[in-house]
Amino acid sequence: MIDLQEETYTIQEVAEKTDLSAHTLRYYEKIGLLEQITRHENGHRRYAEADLGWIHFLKLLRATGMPIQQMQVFMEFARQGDNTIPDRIEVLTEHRRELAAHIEELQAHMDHLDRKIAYYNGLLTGEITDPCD
Amino acid sequence: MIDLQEETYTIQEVAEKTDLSAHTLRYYEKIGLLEQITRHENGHRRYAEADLGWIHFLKLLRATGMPIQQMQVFMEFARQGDNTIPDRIEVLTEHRRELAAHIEELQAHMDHLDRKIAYYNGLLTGEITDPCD
DNA sequence: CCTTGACTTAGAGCGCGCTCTAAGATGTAC
DNA sequence: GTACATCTTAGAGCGCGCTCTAAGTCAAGG
Repeated sequence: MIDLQEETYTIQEVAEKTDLSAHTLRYYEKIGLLEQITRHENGHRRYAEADLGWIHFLKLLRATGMPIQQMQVFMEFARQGDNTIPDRIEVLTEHRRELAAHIEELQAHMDHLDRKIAYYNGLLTGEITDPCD
Repeated sequence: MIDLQEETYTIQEVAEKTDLSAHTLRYYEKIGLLEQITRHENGHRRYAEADLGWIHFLKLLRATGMPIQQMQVFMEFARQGDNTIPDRIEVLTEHRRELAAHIEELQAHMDHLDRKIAYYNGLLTGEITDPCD
């Protein structure tokens, strides 16, 4: 006989594990980023390991700047089953493209910022530096 | 006799040149990101080249994710004159540090995202791939 | 004159992503 | 049995960075 009873977690435990607030976890569920979390007899949420996996994935998407609307699209695909895998790849790939572009933009801006800092340092040391505007 | 009358621009011209809305230009002035722009006799703003320079600088700071509060601190230093240059360098240098950290974070997240995409592609082709959670 | 249009102001409103409140149910400890 | 903690819900509120509205001034053109 195997133990079919997988370990589950309360909302507070998940909050601590994921660094999201319990508020945010309920919010994500309400707006459809997580499907209905199974409930204990008393009505309290009991998160399974698989739920934690999805939550970490959602955190990744957020951390890379994906808007919640787009995440909702993705998770709707996920709920529709395996034949939406190409659609999901499409969403992620497009997002990856935008992320790469964003990073490049930031790097260019950082170069610009560096030139600004060099200019200000030049003012201090009396060197003649390009104001680079 | 030299022409002391530098060219100036209306708010709409500046909006077009900078890709900020006229609304935003007034807003930036109101919250102290731009000091009082000189006015034409009729009360209309007339932006000078120097103002454009500051606006481009503000755009750089925003584009690198500096919060407006911090920009206000910087511009307050700028108004106080040349002996605040070390303070300004400090603000910019700290911001640069955070920006560099942010870019590194994004890159790490992008690697993670790439592994996720590879995993989904593996599901399609039937290869066994690490779900990487 | 009167309309049109570009500007002015103070202040309200908005979209995003949470974040918090209020009121109530349940479970455990004393 | 009652205090306390932990959860539940629906829905209000918030901080950020704009964005827009309303009411008014002014100048040029027909």
